[in-house]
Amino acid sequence: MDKNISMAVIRRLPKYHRCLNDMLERGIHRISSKDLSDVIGFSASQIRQDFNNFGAFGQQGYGYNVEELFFEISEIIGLSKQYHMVIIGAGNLGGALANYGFEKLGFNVDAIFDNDPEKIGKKLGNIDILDINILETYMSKNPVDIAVIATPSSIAQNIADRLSISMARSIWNFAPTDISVPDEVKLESVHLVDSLMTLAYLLND
Amino acid sequence: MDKNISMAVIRRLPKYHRCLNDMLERGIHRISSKDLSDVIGFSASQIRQDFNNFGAFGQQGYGYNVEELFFEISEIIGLSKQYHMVIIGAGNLGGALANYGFEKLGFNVDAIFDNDPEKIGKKLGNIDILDINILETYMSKNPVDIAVIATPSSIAQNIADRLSISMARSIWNFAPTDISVPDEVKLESVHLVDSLMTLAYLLND
DNA sequence: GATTTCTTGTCATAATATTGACATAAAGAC
DNA sequence: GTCTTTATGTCAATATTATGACAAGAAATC
Repeated sequence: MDKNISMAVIRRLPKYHRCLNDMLERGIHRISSKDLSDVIGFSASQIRQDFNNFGAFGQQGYGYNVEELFFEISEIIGLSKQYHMVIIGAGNLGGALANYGFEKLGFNVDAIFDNDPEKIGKKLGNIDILDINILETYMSKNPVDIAVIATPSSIAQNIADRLSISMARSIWNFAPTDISVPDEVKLESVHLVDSLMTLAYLLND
Repeated sequence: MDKNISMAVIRRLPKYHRCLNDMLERGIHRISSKDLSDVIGFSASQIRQDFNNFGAFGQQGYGYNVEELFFEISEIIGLSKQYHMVIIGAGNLGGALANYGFEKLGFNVDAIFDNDPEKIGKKLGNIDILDINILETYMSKNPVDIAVIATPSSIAQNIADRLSISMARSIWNFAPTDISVPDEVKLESVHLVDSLMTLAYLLND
């Protein structure tokens, strides 16, 4: 791949996926960029341009076939593959993420790591909680596509460093701090506090 | 307020807040846009332009006073106020959000609502779980600045409608679906699946 | 206190992203 | 089968966002 698509486009892909999935469930087989625009809120022109970054999936006079388009978008995002995830931190958030149901989309949580002796050896849902001390050992034996950081801020960078050295392919960071990783490790952060602050701003303007 | 600041700027404010907070904790009292740029990753020019949307907080030849700038950014975001929150959905995610610690920033979780008789009447942390049936009654007696939707997708829109009718000022949506609300209700969604899909895309390009 | 260095606030320029326009081709109507 | 309608893919135009440049003011140096 690596067609140098802008992040603005990439971040719209999941919304297309979600919207097309809804249409499939409602039995809609055909959609024009205009009708999709009304539902999704992007302009018809933008929708056509977004899709055309990846190929010509539509047909003049007809529009797009929903099944086909959904398949293509899924492929583009990479949802035809299976991913191995581990979660670092068996607290409230780690637990919530472990049981979220991401495996339905091909993201499988293989293990959770924590440093609390009370938790190690137990399970969260049906996933084992392992000792954080064996993180490196685990990773030398098991491939990890996505490592989720759900720890306190104070140790997030240290964990990120250990994950990077152990060849995690990517990090999904939920700690409310900015971490840095080598170029070859992909990083995506979810800053809940940032989102909440944005809402606070909007409440006051 | 309502100075028509672009969302691009608004979404950077929390990161400034986070970064300045770190500096305060490390005893840094003075910062130039250049040095802040090195830490935060935005260009110095952008930083100066961002701040100047709200006033002239710096001084030529000196830079910015960290305490003062942190105070101003906090004010702009609206963090000098207290906010009343309720959470709808006492599942894993609702529980994690209830115990996240947002009250340190002035966001107080007053109640959690659920429809599960097993949960109603119990507590999550020290917050009461109330019957979703009394949502409207509760809201007629208690102001709600931010209502958090942490329910399954299937009922998210219905809950959003009830919250809107009951005059919730804003909705923080965690359900993996797009909900619509009246103009006067502010909406901020956190789509975890979108974030995860973005990471999947990055892993494959 | 004069001189040099630093750094802001702001404006001009450049880069990105979005929207509008339209030629072209397929679908649908008759 | 012809004509009208629909709707794509693409390019040009517009709008938005980010960067670069610099005059002017304050701090630091000597």
